Order: sequence, then structure tokens, then C-alpha cells
Amino acid sequence: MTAYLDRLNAEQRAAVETLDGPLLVLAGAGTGKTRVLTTRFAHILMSNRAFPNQVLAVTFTNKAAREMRERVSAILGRPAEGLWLGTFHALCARMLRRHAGVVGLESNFSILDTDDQLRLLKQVMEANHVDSKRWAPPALMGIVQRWKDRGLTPDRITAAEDTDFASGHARALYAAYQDRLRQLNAADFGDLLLHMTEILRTQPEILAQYHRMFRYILVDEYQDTNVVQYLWLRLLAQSHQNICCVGDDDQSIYSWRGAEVENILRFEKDFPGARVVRLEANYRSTDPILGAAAGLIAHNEGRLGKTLRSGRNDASGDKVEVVGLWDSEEEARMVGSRMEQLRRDGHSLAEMAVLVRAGFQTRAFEERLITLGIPYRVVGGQRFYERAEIRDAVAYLRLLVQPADDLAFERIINVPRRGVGDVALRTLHSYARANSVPLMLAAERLIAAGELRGRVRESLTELLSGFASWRELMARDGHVVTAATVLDESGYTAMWKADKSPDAPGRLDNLKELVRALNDFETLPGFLDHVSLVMENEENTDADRASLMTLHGAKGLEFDTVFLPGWEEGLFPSQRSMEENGNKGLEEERRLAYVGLTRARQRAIVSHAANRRIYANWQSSIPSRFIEELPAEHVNQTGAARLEREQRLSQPAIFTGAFPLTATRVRQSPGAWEATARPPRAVAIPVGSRVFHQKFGYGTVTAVDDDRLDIAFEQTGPKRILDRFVEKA
DNA sequence: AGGTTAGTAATTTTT
DNA sequence: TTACTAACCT
Repeated sequence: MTAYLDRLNAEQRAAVETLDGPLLVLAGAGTGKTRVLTTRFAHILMSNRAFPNQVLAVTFTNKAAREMRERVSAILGRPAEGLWLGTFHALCARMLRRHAGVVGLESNFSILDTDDQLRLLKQVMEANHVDSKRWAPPALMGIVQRWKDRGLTPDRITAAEDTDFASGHARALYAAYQDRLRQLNAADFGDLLLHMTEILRTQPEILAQYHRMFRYILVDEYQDTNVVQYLWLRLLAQSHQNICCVGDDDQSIYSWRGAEVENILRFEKDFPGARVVRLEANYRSTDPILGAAAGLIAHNEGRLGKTLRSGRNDASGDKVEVVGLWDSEEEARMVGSRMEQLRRDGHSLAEMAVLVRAGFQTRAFEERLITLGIPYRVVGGQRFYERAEIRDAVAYLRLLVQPADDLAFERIINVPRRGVGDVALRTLHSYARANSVPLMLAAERLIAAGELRGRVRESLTELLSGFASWRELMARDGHVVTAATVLDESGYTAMWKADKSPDAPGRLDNLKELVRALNDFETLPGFLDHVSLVMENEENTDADRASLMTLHGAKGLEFDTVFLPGWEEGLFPSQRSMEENGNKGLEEERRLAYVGLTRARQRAIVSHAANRRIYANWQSSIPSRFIEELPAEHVNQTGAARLEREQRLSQPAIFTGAFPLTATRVRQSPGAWEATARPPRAVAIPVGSRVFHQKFGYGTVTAVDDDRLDIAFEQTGPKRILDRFVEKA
């Protein structure tokens, strides 16, 4: 019955069995955090302390939610259904649909993504005569989001906090934006939390209802919660205080998104009588990796303090390698050849990852891996919902559910092209504004009044009658058929079928996937929530590929081998982080380094290049301070890091040319120079040859300029490629 | 209305 | 360097 408890160590077991009252579980990296959380959840159910729908379990990512659901099911031995388990946003959306009226919305409100948000903010700025060229809309979006993160409605913002943007009009713009959202019957991501917290704050009977409902609350990644999430949790936990938060202050890396480490640091004050359990036995990494990570993070102040110790029996291992390279290209070659070496030794690529500070850094590694023929995947990037075709399709569906959704209307009004441009749209806008009606209704009335003519009138009439018939169809035949019909009859799929660009087939596939996914939902509104809050791109995890991703993206993952390139001052720690947030920024960068190191089970290879190409020109850089902070006994330093540093100090003149000077290059090991030289062209590739490129596929050479080939690729069109990247087909 | 070109800005992004 | 936006031309 309780066999699942036997698999836990003493501290994990304490975390699972301390069920009453507030509990903070400080879970160091690799200490079995997820196991504790899921076992605790299952334990609550198995011991009959609560029914599945009486436990509220909150995560930050859909992935974490999914994983928890699966693992709870596995322990229970049956599918876990009826759970309140999900992300903050998904759970709030679900609640807010029930109480939308309290904050002036209808329950079918639309959820806006950042793109809609930005467009709306820009419109609000223009309507309030704030020049959107002088004041950047994205900056305002950031300000508004931070306010929302802190649970601040416009009326709660003090004048003192409103001085920077638009000469102190940010608060007014925020208020106008919120009004506009209400008119559109829409909420942005931040609103989901903000509105729900507001409702719980002001409506005691609704709060009481949730108090009766949720007997236990579980929270993952508590160090990443922001103020409004904290307030929401505190309100919900108020009565019984059965709240268990799991987190690691050393892994707090999202302060720039409004996360407050203080939440976890303050837990015992916020929840009097709280118990604290520390999970310190690490089952993931070797001793040297743990030692290096611990030594590094010890440089931070204001930590709750944990001492990771090894829980593995086989924890001895190689020291953390620190490799100094000449330039970023050599760094990419080093990573590539080490991967090849490991692969020859029987290691799987899926167990190797390159973790970079910023997205653009992956490119250099991609190029190298392509030339070496090492399969890889870039993790992160665009999510399913963010793709243009999905957003367009969703806009059509949103309008079906909610005709007042002007943002959706604007998005699709001329997609596909209907000859409705700026001029026509402006006419609609001015009528809509003057009469306080949605754009769709404005269009209808202007057509009836004969104010619109020609092509515009024709295509708008067609679109409007389309929507009318689609609504009927939905009532009759359901949302799946309707969605497919909408995409067809609106001309949207035809638009992509006619598109000759190489990604058009993929987009059509995505649309098919969207319609297919509709089958899993009873209603269209339910599906729309799923798409904007949950749906992700499916990745083919089957193939053996190395992973390239940002350090942020790597949180929660682990690999046998982890490459940590670019440990240079200015890049990592990032200059901007330090400039904007001073020591706090630096400490967060250090936590990021800590997260990176602790992803590794067996091997961690840190590297830094003396020269790096930023945009067009070369810049020299010095090794990251984090390298010096790694305890020497756990590190094996190779390469000319020290030498480079001294050399640069004695020779302040850096290169002005496009490539490092040969004279300094001699300082490198003999092999380095050889490897740097351009490999001789194996076979001449004349014009007209059919060639193959790892990334772009097959193509025909149309022109040759020394080592550069103009190639017309069959899939992706014309490109200029260095000859060594292609082979004769 | 829609395509073309010049100018400008360039972290991290769980929802 | 590239990618995206905004004014500009057809």
C-alpha cells in the first residue's frame, strides 16, 4: 500500500509525510524534487485525506504539469482525473471563466498573447497621443507586465512609481489599456492572475468556496513565483494553511520576469509555524561537479543555504574541465570533436547538451555540427501557438466565439488578401470608436449604410456572411467540422496552398494538427484555452540528437555531458544584466551558471574564447569571473587562458582586421593552427552541379565565386553557401 | 494596396 | 552580420 514511501530517503520521506500545516521543501539540484512532489500528491490521495479534486497542484510549465500528472497516475495505478493540476495561468483561466463577471468580463473572454498585447498597447498609446516612436511600445508592455506581476491594478500604482515612461503617463496608459481589454472582453496572461487575485481579495464568498474545495496545495518551483502568484497562493491557503512549496533559491533565474526570490526567503515569516525540510542528497552528479557548483554558488550572499552532498555510490568522476580557446570558431570545433569522441566511445548524443547564455550563440555550434554531420536539435524557439498560421487560425476561431474580439478581427481581416487595407480599416475604426461597437458590427452597419464600396464591400460582405453561416454550422455540426470549414471557406488554407515558399507545407501540416487536436475537446472555448495556454510543439524525441539550448531552457533537465561555452566577462555574466541590476544581476548570472553545471551527471566542460565575433567585427574577451570562482581542486584547466590574459594586458592593441593576427596565433598549441586553416577543397564543384547540404537539402549550383557557391535549393530556394558545407550529390 | 528599400537595433522568455 | 520595421514608390 505504501511501497512508494520505501523508495525515499529520510529527508524526502519527511517532506512527503509532513502533511499538515505549511511546509517549505528546499530541494537542491538533483535531489529528487519531482519525486517528492508527486509522491506527496499520491500519498495525500492514497491515505484518503482528500479526493483528487481537493488538491491544488501548481507548476510553472505545462511540461512539469504533464510530468506530475503522469507520475501521480503511475503511483496510483490508474489515470489521475479531475485534478486541479496545472500551470498558474491555466488554473487561473479555469477559475476566471467562472467568475469573469466580477471583473467586468464575460466568461467567453479571449486570452491575448504578447503580440496582441503589443498591438493593443500601441493603439492605446496612439489614442492617447503618446508618440510610439519616441516611446517604445515593448517598453510599456514590460512596465505593465511588471505591475501585473506585482499584483498592482492601475489604481494601486503610486505617482512615485510612474515617472519614467512617457513623462509619467504609463499609469494612465495602463488604465486605458485595461479599459480597452474589458471592452474587447479580453485578458492578457498577466490578467489571469491579477483578476483572479482581485476576485479572491474582494469576494469573501468566492474565496470561501475555494477554501472548502482545496484541502491541500502543492507548489513547484516556488523560487520563481512573482508577487501576484504569491498573493493568489496565500489567499487560497489562508484557511487551512496546508501549503507545501518546493523550490531552490539557488536556482532562481527569472527575476527579470518578475520572480521574487524573496518569496522563498520569506516563507517562514509568511506562513508562521512553517516546517522546513532540506533535500541535500544529490543523486545526479559526480563529486567534482557538485564540488565545483557548490564552490561557485557559495559566492552569492543571502542564500537560505544548503550543502549538497552526494547520494550516489559511484560519485567519483573527472574534474570539471575548463578549456581556453583562441576564438569562438575554435570553441565550436572543440565541442564538435569532443562530441565525436564521446560518440565513438559509445555515448549517445541524446545525453549531450550545449548550454549557452543567449540564443544567438547556438548558431556557431549548429554550423559546426552540420559540417560534422552530428544530428542535433535546438530546444526552445517558437512555440506552437506563436506560429503565424496557428495565430491566424486561432483568430478566426476566436471571432467565432467572440465577435467583439477586435484584435482577432484586425489580424484576419486581410489574411488572406481581401483588398481591405489601411484606408478601409481606418473607416471601420472610426465608426467603431464613434459608436462604441466592435469592428465586426461596424463593418456590418457600414455595408448596410452603403458607406463602403467596391472590392472592400464585396469581400467584407462575403466574410461576414461566412461568419454567420459558420456560427450556424457550429450549432448544428459541432466545432471540429466548423473549424475545418472556416479555414477552407475563408480562403485561408488556399492561401498557404498557393504559397510557394518552402515552409508552406509545414504550415499546412500545423493547421491540420490544429484541427486534429480539436477532437480532444468538447467545446471550442475549451480548445482555445488549451491552444493559448498549453499546446506546445511536439518534438520527435526518438532520434539520437545532441541538444542545443539556453541555460534558462535547460532548467529541470539533465544530461551525462554538458558543454558550457562562452564563459567570458560581458557574455556570461552578461554585461547588460550587471549594468541593469548591479550585484543582484551578477548573483542571478551566477545562479544561472550553477544551474548549468548541475545539469551534468558525468562531465561538464566549461570553455571560453579569447576572441569572439560580435556582428561584423572581432572582439577580445577575458575569461568569466565564474571560472576563477570554481574551486581549483575540482577543476582541470587547459588551454591558454592565463597566457591570453597576460598577453592582452601587455598588448592593448587588439585586432582591427577581420581575423586574428597570425603572430599571436603562434602562441597556441601547434595543432590549433592546423585545425584553424581552411580545409582544402576536396572536389571542384562547377556550375550546374547537383549538391547536397546538411540543412538545406538538395540544390543546383548557379554560380561560383572562389569558395562561395550560389545554390538554388529545391526546398528553400537560392542561398550563398561556402563550398565545404556541401557535397556533390 | 502592395511591394521595395533604407534604416536601425541586436539577452534570458516556463504562460 | 542579420532581421525587422517604417517610409516610399509603383
